[in-house]
Amino acid sequence: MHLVPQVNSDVTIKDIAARCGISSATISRVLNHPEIVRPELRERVHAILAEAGYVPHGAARSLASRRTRTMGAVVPTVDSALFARIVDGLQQAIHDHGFQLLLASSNYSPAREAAEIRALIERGVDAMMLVGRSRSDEVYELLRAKRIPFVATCLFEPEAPWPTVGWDNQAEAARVADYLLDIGHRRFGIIAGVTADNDRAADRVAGYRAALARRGVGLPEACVIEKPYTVPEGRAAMAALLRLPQPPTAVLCGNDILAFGALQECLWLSVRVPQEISIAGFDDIEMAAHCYPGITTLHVPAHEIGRRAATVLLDMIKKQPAPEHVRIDLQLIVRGTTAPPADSAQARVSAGGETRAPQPT
Amino acid sequence: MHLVPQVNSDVTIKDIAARCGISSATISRVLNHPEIVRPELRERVHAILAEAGYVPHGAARSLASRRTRTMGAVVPTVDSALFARIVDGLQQAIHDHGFQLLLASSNYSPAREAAEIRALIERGVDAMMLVGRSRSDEVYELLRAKRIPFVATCLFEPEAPWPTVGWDNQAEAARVADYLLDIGHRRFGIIAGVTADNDRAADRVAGYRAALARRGVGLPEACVIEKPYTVPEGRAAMAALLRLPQPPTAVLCGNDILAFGALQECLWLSVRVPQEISIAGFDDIEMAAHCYPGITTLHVPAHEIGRRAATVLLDMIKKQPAPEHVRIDLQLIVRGTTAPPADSAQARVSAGGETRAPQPT
DNA sequence: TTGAAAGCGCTAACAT
DNA sequence: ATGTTAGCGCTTTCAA
Repeated sequence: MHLVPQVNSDVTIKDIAARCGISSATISRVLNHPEIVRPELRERVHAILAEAGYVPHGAARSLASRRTRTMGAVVPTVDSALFARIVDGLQQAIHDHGFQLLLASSNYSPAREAAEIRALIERGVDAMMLVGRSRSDEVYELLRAKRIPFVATCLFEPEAPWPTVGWDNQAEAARVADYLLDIGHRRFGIIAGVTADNDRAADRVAGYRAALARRGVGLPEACVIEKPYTVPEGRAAMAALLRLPQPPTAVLCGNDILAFGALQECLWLSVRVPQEISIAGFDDIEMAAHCYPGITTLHVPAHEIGRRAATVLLDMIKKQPAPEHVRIDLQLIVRGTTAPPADSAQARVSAGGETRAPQPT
Repeated sequence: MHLVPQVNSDVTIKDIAARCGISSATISRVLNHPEIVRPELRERVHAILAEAGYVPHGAARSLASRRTRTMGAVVPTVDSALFARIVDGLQQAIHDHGFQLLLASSNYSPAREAAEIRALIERGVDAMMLVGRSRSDEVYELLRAKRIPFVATCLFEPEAPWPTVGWDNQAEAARVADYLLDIGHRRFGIIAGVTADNDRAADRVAGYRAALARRGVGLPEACVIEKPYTVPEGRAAMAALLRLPQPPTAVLCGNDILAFGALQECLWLSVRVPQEISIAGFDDIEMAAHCYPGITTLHVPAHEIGRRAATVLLDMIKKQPAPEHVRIDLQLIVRGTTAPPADSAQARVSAGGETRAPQPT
């Protein structure tokens, strides 16, 4: 028979104390401040603890100590390579400091985010990581009143009264547009994420639009399509753009998932990328480098963001310094989905009103 | 100035009681058993509660009540379309019953899984969802001793002493292999997930192998490659298979991510899929349907699995019935990455020792 | 229907 | 270095 430590369901610190013939306060010390307990006693206690299969009672612990060594995170969705990696970075970093992570998702709904934040507060998290800036004053007030340190990520807003770790979505998006303008594109399409309640998505479109406007490049409203961040939605949006009488030569996407969907639609329709149409994404998720052709995009160091957020939060838990603002640098990664537009001769042909894009099946 | 409810950081049930001029026990009743409180009093208390911005203290609550209305889940990784969706299904289902979710990930390490399970128990989860069966006796013993209801998912094992919600990975994997055998393939490659500490990955390879063996189809060991579940690893594995003197005509993958990577490598190398090589995956993540060509795979209803797991756990919390076992049916989805192998004439040519696969860049 | 009071298991002063 | 003890904020008998 396999030997397993005897675990009785409800061993408390008191039981252990009794078995050791010492007071429960010392057991608590062994658990929380081992350095102040005489080494040999400490060893003996550890042995009994292990033998008895003692598991601390978290609720009792945090009720008494008023700390939980737990952090919370509320992300729009965990089913996203970007957020999954950010959370992973956060998780690892706080883990090294003895903190646990409580994860919740809002599904891009401010109401649900508020509910989750509230739930995390009830559960007593010592700090929390949020994404973006779109939330009600009530939420900020609650956070302030309960004195919960928090950081907003995927955002860089040095004037904000709370810390931010991220970048300027509008400015960065403009860089991508500028790049495509630089290589000669003049007819653009945008496949944006859903902008309602999503400041990052809204900022990105705003950045794309601003860059085009600065160069005097027009953008018919039919060329701007807003879609949830999924592959099939990206495909559908690209299909719609290709159906236009005068399709764009370059498509700016709200993120890499939409860009990937757009690219796949082109493959399905035998529209050559980048010869006939260029596609750019945002985030540089793993797939962007490995699909064929590779997607031109902005690299967001997701893991680093999680780690930096952790640092900021740990700092805030220790002391209450002025809100830190960490600017994360993004890098433009040019891959196979972008190239200069087809020559002007060809452009003239399609300008004749005839679409050169194959019809969707 | 914007009006926001006054939230004092530490309003307790006692403060509310004082403000209402009643005892704290009644406040507790309003919160937990509203039906036994006189309606008008109840209303008055609710008003004060809201006005004061009261937020219950979770730790105190669960210390006193010995329940947390919280469930835990430990998945290998959250950065996986499959697990993300399973968790989402679980989350939604338990949410409807007033439960919160505590999520942890093990990164496919049994040691880390054990630590996370322990942490969840410390935090007092009322039940938890796990994935697969590979864990030590100690963990099962701990779960038993602490009387934590749990369910193992992505697994169907009717004889197991704890509930399972899933399917037979070995049998299902064999179905895919059988399909490829049926359409004429005889030279196979396998790109498996890492089988150490991963029963699902191991069962899938075992299933592939068994199906081939049953039909007397040989499988050189060089044709079986084990890789972590990432796109670039899938690409690398496919590159290796294509470099073999006699490459397979069909490649069975451990999941869709590996299959996708394998497919992309073929695109990069201009190896035509399915004309020159067939590829099959497992899971049917969203991308499998939308990449080009679509990936032949087994559809795993991830959301349903999460929901069924929730049902089982909620049942177990209420009563302690015999372990339920829920069999989840998978469906074989045939898409563009599979087709009968090239004709025997061509097969003979490549059997001559010359590789027809382009060399990787 | 409501109140009084005894803990839930632990930590952290304060003593010694 | 260790023991004593008073809570932490809440739920839940038990009484009224």
